[in-house]
Amino acid sequence: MTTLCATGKHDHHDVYAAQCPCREVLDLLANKWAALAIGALEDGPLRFGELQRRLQGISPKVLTATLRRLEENGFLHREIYPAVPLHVEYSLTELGVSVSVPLSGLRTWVELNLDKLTA
Amino acid sequence: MTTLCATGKHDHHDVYAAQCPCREVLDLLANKWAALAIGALEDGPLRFGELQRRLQGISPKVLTATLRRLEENGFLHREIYPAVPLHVEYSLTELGVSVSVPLSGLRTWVELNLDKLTA
DNA sequence: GCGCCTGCTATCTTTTGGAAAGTGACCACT
DNA sequence: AGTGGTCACTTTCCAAAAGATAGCAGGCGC
Repeated sequence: MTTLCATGKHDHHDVYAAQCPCREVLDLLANKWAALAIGALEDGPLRFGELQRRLQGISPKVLTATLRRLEENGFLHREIYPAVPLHVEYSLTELGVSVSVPLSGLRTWVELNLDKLTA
Repeated sequence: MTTLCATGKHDHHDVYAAQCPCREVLDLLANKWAALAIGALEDGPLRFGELQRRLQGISPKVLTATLRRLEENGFLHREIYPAVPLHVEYSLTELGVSVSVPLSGLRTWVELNLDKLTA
């Protein structure tokens, strides 16, 4: 038998196991908008509106949901500045910076290899 | 103005541009099942049933759809062996092998860093 | 014939994605 | 005082996708 990825114990985990919690994490990260949002925040914190402008075509609802999920899982931080024109800043946590490496690998692969796609 | 990723011309592409065809490709690849399927085929061709067993929890309908989309976009090859017990083999194309590098980066990141997630 | 294998397809239900409009606080213009 | 703009969303609605379950057609062993 291969790894069953016992929940709770720090076994070595397996994304191929249905019960493994890392399946949920893969589902969260292996997503168009999550990959783009994390990439956009690589160069520093951004506000909601600026993120929406960079992730061309995202609706505010989907952006909110994406950011909330990433925040809940510890990939990014949401800071509210209650100063006169109130604004909210999103920034990568240490974990977010860490995961941005493989994600930017995927993004740049797509940009560099698009021409090789016939369909 | 930044890159508009003109369709047809071989500009440098931009995943952040809504109109860029690479957005569709990112959407295809930044997906739980696609990432797992490509990873499963890294070590050689597999048949439908074996893929279904490895991608624990996938339904045949979703597996078929995933494989079809990946085939249409040139990431994998579907070979039918009409020999007596007929079977179908799925294997990575050159492009599939190429994209499996960043995808395995993402998968292994998840497996290695799961313990750091509090939620 | 029965039950297993193969590789799917069909149906149904639930979940998600995406478009559009609204909210409410603030500011600036006229 | 009214119009319009920015900010950060929420709400509503609908269509598309995901997921669970069942079925099907052919071949094989017993």
